[in-house]
Amino acid sequence: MNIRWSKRSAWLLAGREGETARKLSDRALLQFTNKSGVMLKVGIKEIAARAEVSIATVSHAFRNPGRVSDATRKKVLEAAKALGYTPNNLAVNLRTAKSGNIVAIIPDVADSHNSGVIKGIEKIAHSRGYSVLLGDTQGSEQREREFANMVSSRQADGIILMSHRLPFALGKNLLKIEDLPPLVNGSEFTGHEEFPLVAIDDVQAAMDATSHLIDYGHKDIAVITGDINSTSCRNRLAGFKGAMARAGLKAPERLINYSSYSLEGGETATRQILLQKNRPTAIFCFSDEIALGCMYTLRQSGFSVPDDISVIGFDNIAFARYFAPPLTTIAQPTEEIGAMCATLLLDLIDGKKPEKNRHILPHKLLVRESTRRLN
Amino acid sequence: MNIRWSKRSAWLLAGREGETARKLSDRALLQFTNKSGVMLKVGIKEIAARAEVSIATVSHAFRNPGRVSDATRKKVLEAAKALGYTPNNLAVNLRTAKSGNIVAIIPDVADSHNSGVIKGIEKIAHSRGYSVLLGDTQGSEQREREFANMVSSRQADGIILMSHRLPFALGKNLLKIEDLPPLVNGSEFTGHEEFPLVAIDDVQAAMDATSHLIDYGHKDIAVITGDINSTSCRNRLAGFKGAMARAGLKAPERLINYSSYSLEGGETATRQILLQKNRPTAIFCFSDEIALGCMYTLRQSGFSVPDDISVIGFDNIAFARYFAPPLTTIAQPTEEIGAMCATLLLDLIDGKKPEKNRHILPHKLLVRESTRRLN
DNA sequence: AGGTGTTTGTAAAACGTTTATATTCGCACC
DNA sequence: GGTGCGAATATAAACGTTTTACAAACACCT
Repeated sequence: MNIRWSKRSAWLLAGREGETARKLSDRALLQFTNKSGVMLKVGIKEIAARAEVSIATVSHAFRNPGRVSDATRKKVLEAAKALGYTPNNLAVNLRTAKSGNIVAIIPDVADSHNSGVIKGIEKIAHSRGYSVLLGDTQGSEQREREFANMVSSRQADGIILMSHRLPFALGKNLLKIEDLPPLVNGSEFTGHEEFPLVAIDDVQAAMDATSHLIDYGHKDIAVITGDINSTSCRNRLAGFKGAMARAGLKAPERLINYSSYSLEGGETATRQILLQKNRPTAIFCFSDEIALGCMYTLRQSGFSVPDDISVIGFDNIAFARYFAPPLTTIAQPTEEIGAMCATLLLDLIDGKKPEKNRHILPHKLLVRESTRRLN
Repeated sequence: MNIRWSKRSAWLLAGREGETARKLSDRALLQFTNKSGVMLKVGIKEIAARAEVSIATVSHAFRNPGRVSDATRKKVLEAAKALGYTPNNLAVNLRTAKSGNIVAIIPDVADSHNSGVIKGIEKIAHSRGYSVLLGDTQGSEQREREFANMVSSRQADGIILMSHRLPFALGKNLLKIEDLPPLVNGSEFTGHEEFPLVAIDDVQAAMDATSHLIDYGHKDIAVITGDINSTSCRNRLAGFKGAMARAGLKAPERLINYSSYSLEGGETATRQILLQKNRPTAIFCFSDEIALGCMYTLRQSGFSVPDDISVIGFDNIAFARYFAPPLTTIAQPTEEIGAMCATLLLDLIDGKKPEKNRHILPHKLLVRESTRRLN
């Protein structure tokens, strides 16, 4: 212990000794400098001074107990508490080259399904000490890129990508996973097998939905898709066509309505459908939001669901069972998808590579009252 | 220019000269070290070497053009591009003591109204170069605290708080705004006037909703509240009572059902209402989700909306107009609330104090088909 | 006493920037 | 041919931590 330390510590104590315990603890809660001249900023250095140890010891006491005797550890902890220390994570992050953030790149937070996924992501991330940066892209590729850049610029340690395209260019000679940022693909698939993927089996799910309608005696089945560029949508379409073919039914192009995963999408697509002369007896909507827009339009046009036309949705958003009629739909394990994405990503960041990359979670057909058996 | 620089630069170039332009630009897109022995990490230092200037000059070239001649600036930029430089924001953040993040503390991302607000926040934040950290609290006060701590630990520069309680203790002697973290209150009000507040006039809005029902001839009006601890809810309740009183109507406690802003809340509360012998002719739901749960239960129990019972909601979530029947509700400028919160917060962070703290945004009664005139 | 570990602690060098201050340079001015 | 000045650039000190390498202290054997 050299004189410098002692002096400092004395000065520091002197600056505070007049204060009551209450005041100190108030300060402890708020780490914002005030202009009163009393230096509020407390870092590892100030603690070291007060505890009369070196800053290395202070750091160890926090990060590496066991490297330090119980006695000094206690001293340090007390000093820290008295001074109301909060570590400066900016510094920690720089030093350890970890931001403690992951970025979730999604097309739209306000979408019911997406926000459920996000919720799952956030839960796991938080439980493992990470924070979630919101990357709402509104479908813009440029924004996807911008958010992905956060890992280049070290603001995030990894990416959960709910999009069908990679947010960075990939050179042919750079396909080794070590060269790539930690990324996991949620619900959508970029086509790059080297990244873990969490999704449901959209093809099978769409087949299940379609088969349900077929079982119910429907032959003329229309479809309202989401964004046709997305893999989820393409897969669902493939599943639909597959199921129709297997049943020996036609799935003519005129019954396939290309739309978007939204209420408005469902609304306008349904209008199109009703304009045609041969009306389908059932409509398979690729999302519950579409289904709601669809049922609304049907109702507006004087059709009853399911008496005149059956409607089946996809996702099982929280609202689905409250609709009038309650919506038959394919349930996705929404929150679990998010949770699993986060788990895989954080493992990846920790250097743990999953033994398999393709994680297909179970879906489930929920038959409610928007579909009816034809007689 | 001393020898050290020249040497370094020579070495660096030597290490790269064999590569094609294509390879280099691939690298430029991905900043992740590979193990091949070639040093990929490129910082300000490497640029300085290649451009044969000092690191200070490089920094100025980016951050402070004008401090540097056009010629050298160009040199630096070229070197940066060739090397595929991305600034390490961890370092920038530490040095400048800014994280570039704001944290949005909200009870639940998956709630339709909240996710709309978030979307507004994100838009503004992004346009001003900030990122949004998601603070989903599930209503837990501890989590509110944890997220608020992100500004103490410098991971966030400010807080948007959608809660009625402050996430930190406030000493009596610390009420000066300079000592407090930048925070703006959205939709809810902590009672601390020193923080900007963005909300609608919940009292007036609830009065408008109630008056609408009264205009339609309803006298027995039940209410399903949200979380009664929240200020939005208390204000709406006050507005309801006020409107009833003004009309000379009774608002007995038995008609006030304390619930939560959720589908399930609406469902169970409505069940309670139907149990009573004197049924109300109208139900004022404090959120659209409640209203949907409510209408669902009414339908289940054989009541027709609005023929038997009128229902009015609150929020005007995207779904509201698609419900069956389309929901009469109070529209909130959801996204604008978020946008204004973000604007105020970022201004605050920039040291610009708003001239007024209380920002009341306009609401609007939207009469659709879930309410009916009594004859 | 001397040797050999094992704890416990410290000094100092990072991490990659920004920025205050210093230096250099060219040029105009008397 | 100084002198002074502005512009352009460089040096070096931060920012607040973690971590490596080393030293001191102590304990435990011979």
